[in-house]
Amino acid sequence: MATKQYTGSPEDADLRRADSLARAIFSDVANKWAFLIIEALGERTLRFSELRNEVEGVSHKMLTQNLRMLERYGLVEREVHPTVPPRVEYTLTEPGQALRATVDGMCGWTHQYLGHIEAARRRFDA
Amino acid sequence: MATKQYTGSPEDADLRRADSLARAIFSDVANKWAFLIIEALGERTLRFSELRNEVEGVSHKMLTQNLRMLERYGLVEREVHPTVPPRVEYTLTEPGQALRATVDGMCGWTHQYLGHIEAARRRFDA
DNA sequence: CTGTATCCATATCGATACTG
DNA sequence: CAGTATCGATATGGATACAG
Repeated sequence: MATKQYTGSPEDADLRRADSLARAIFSDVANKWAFLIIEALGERTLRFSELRNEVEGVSHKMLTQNLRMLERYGLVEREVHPTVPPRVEYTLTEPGQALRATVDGMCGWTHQYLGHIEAARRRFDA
Repeated sequence: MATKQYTGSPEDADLRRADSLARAIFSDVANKWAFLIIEALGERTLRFSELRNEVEGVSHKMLTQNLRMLERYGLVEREVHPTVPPRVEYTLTEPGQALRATVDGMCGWTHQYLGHIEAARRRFDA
């Protein structure tokens, strides 16, 4: 994410574009709902309603909003079964699976350092 | 982050507490500013003003807010040099460094899949 | 069931002013 | 220089209603 000084040179234009896109992706994807959705989809394909149950506390709106965003970036694939009632399934794509690996890392980190963190928090709050 | 059904049994109380703390940490830390700050501090210790320059686009307020949060969880250490003008340095702790590894992973992921993502986004927007 | 749109309360954020 | 406090503008998110 090194986003520092550019010269005015024309060949920097591409770098600047790539950087700004990278930053946009980073800003959109680095939020808790997206992460929790990716984590849930890591196990298996899920329907909309299943996701609502799996991702504890997510609202209808946040779920659709984040699913659209993830779909837009090609991180999840949306498959509509034209039945009635409709059935829509969400699956992680390969880039999505790759991202999931890093989210998994963060989940592991959270549990590994839970003790440290809880202690630090108590110390700080005192 | 598996946060599913609990029985009413008393021994589940600890699990529930741990889970809710883990979720709180996750919710607080999984935001772009925290990530970008951690990323910047990964290289070396930085002062407040240096961080403002390194973390492009962060406001005074967001920077202090996130630094406090990271300090509270024991992810960064704040060292005040009682000089005048004051000099405050921020350093990643060991848990912070560990988290940085996963954030690095996400940065790497972003750049690796930039092409895929940009293509997907264009397809979606059309 | 899935998805969009709307309303409305609250949270977020940037700008600014001010203190040690 | 570092940090807090305040104030508006804006975004976020939940609840609800409705459509395919």
